[in-house]
Amino acid sequence: MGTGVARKISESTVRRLSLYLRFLEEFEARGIRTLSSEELARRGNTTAAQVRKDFSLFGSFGKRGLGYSVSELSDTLRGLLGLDRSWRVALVGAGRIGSALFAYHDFRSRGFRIVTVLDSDPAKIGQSWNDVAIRDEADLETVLRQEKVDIVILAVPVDAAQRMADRVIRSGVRAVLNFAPTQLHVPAGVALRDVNMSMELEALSFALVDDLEGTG
Amino acid sequence: MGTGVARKISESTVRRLSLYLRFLEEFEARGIRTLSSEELARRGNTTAAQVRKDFSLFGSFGKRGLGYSVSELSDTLRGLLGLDRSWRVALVGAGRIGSALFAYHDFRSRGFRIVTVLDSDPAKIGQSWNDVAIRDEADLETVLRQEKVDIVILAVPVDAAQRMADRVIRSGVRAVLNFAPTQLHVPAGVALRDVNMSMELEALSFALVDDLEGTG
DNA sequence: ACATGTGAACTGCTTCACAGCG
DNA sequence: CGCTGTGAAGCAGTTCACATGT
Repeated sequence: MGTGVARKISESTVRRLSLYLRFLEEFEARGIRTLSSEELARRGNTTAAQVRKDFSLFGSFGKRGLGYSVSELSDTLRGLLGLDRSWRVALVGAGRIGSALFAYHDFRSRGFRIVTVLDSDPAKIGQSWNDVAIRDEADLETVLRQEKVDIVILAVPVDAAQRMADRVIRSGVRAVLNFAPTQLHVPAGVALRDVNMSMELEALSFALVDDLEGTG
Repeated sequence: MGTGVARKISESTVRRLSLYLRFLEEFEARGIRTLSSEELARRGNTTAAQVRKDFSLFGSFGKRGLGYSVSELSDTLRGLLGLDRSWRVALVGAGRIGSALFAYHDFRSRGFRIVTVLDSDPAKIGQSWNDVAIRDEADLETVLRQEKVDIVILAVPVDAAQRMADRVIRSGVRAVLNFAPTQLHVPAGVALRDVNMSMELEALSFALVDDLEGTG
């Protein structure tokens, strides 16, 4: 199923590519036209070698003795990350988190368009957010196909999350961003990312106690 | 500064500990009293060896031939993660994301108490959410000290994020959860975690285009 | 002269395989 | 006998160091 040339790119590399692109946009806004791996590394708390190695997985984008053209490299990264097109996103779950995500401007500005919202609450179904009508979660499969959805954002309660994920995937969607604090099971070939805010807090908690241990 | 016995525990291990704890709570709710590393591994899409290795970094919590006591292991993990106490959290930024986080029940139920909210918008300052008054961001340093804040959640716009982080850290807070889509610089000894929702979407975008490449 | 691109060395995480213990 | 706990092996990601190209 479409494995392409499939160099295996690590999660950390992809995360860094996203970061590099953000940094480049910052530098571009400041009028800087050329950049070395060293400067990018400093901005991202990493090493120049790491930066060059990350790029080298995809090609040669710099000029020896000179560095990288900010605008060219931005374009290249946008291409690699698939940000040179617009993605059709469905938001499943119109609760507090869902509504914050719907309004989140950073999504739209990076090409992620929330084209439909679904919820199971009869009080919400039929309402509109901006011009997007809230549809009945019961019609999930139909709506996802009608709207040609590429990516689903799951912002439903924990106990509904796996069930919803299963339906989403059965509808043919191959990318899911999950906000429910649980580990979902998805078949191979489906891209899944979790945003688990409680787990991030727990990691901070761990760091704090670990640190405290030696003090006293 | 308080490095304790300081076995270096990897980020991935800490993430998995959080997950294990959640799974244990699920199993406990289903009345299951004993569990093998194999069963935990299956729930978490990992291997039994990984599970045992993770625990072995902290001690021996199982019984050979038998497995782990669900309740004992839960308690142990809560202790390791620092979830056997309550943490005082400040929310900086009372926008849409901030308000969703304030209402997020999973935080409270895991011992993270948002004891104060700060914002710079005069229209918001003075309002109350539940019983928590929204304070003026200008008084950040005072408020964080008065309220004995352990952890700060930063939910401010990108361009304010680094400046706020600096002030937070100067106030003595040693743990920051950042929601602004940027890479913050913090001194050693300060624990920082990022929740970068756009970057997660970009990772999905990358996966989709990478997948598409071979098809056609 | 200077900064990239990259094989080689290294570090650290994961998996294996089995000895040890209940 | 079964499942844990753990050294040893294997693998992946990072860093080093330098040849390469401008």
